[in-house]
Amino acid sequence: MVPLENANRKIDIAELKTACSNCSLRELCMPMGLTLEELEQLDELVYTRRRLKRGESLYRAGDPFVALYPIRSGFFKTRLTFNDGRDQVTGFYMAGELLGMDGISVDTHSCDAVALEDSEICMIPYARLETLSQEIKSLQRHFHKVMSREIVRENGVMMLLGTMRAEERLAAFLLNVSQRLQVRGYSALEFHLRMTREEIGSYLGLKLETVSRLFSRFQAEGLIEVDQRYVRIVSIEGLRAIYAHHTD
Amino acid sequence: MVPLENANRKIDIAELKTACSNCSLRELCMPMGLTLEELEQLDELVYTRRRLKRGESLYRAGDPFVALYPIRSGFFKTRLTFNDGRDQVTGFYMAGELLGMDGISVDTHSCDAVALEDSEICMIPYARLETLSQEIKSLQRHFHKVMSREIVRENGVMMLLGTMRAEERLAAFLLNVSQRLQVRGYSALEFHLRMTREEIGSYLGLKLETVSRLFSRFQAEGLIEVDQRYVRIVSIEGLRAIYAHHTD
DNA sequence: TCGCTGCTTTGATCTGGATCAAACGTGCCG
DNA sequence: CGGCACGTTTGATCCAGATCAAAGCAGCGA
Repeated sequence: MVPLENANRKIDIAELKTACSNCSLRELCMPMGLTLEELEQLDELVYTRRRLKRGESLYRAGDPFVALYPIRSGFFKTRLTFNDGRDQVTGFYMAGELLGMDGISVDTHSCDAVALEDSEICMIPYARLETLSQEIKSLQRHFHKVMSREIVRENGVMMLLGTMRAEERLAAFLLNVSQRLQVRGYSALEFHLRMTREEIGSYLGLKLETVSRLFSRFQAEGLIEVDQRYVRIVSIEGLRAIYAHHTD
Repeated sequence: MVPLENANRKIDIAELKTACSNCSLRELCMPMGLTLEELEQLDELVYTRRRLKRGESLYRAGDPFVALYPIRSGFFKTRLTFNDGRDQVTGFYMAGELLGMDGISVDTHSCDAVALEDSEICMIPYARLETLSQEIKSLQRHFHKVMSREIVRENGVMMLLGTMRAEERLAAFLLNVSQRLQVRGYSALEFHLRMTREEIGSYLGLKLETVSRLFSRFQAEGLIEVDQRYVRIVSIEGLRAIYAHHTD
């Protein structure tokens, strides 16, 4: 570990007792509608936090699976690397979302999770989640919903990669980012992308040049304004039209 | 319901009491390592079976989610339909695999599940699965693994759709089918495909003509023998080479 | 301040797979 | 048995997006 990180971890230790019961993200990453008593039990569940610098991996393919990681702040990508070096970004994850569910199936992570900006995650030891969700039914239910949501999300990506055209993919991507930021209380219409053109392209099954050209074209058509990674959506209806009405 | 179907359902009713404890698929679709006592509890869980004719839907996007469906025999596809009619096959499922997990997230199914041949499924009411898996830890654990496996599978499909070439996709598909049949005790090297070229194409993000051409080419290259939907793998190493070694 | 280094934009050209088109099974139903 | 409905194969052509190439630009460390 680099010195700077150790410094950060000191702060962490000071905050170690900070708990789910007063975490502003609790509704996003873990169950809602718990009794106060249950919430206190939940606090026991999450006993560690960890900060990651941009570029650091939270886990890598092959790592033993021990825990799930709700993101407290920051931004991540997950990535699958093929034997010949080609890789595929399989998802982008923001605060309140849950990382690590790929590891449950065979007790080993099957992809990498990489921080795209300085981030902070909580750590939920899986064994304890299992135990606790046997006691708290709503925790179990919520966890199932989170896993199912991930399955549904991936279904959507398959649709995107399998049947949509390049411009539809980028429109879908921008609308998705916009919607998720809005849920978190940020502006739905202007934001700073955390990922490179190449990472967007990998996620969307396109080359970085194509992504760049599409950004330029969307701008020329008055749909968005782009300046590097800063994006302002000028016509959200326009994007929706491209995404949904692609039968022209 | 058509008359023929009613006839089938009569047989169903006669078999209603057939239980997990003596189902040959139990290790595949539901937890292993249960005590005898637990197995009996499991029997209570699955109280209905249903037969479907080829072409029938087990559930459709928008249907309320009530149960999960382990496949007892037969073959299914899941399909996502876009508003403009385009659709994407999101998965093929065979005996022992579990359908319906997409419904958990918002209590509504998000895709269609369609039988590709006459099939039979069990029905596990989700509410009872929840209750029972609070009592039987290994059931809970197994269920989590099944959901996670689905996430990992979809990750693989994203890789396939996002970064692989047409011939690599088809090789990957054939190897996957082969491997899954082998696990079930069927021949890994010759089998009858249950889906059309168009359905394969949809799953792989290709057009049916491309799939057909690839079958012909693989045959010409001595990798497989094809006769309509019958496939015999002549050189599994050859397929693996295409799948994995695509850096020629 | 300069000069890397890593990211992005834009242009020119190429190509894998889509699209269009036609013929050929195969099997089911009347 | 004939004919219609599907699915499949194969050929000819096209085009969206990839690839190749070269500049431009922002941030950072010396």
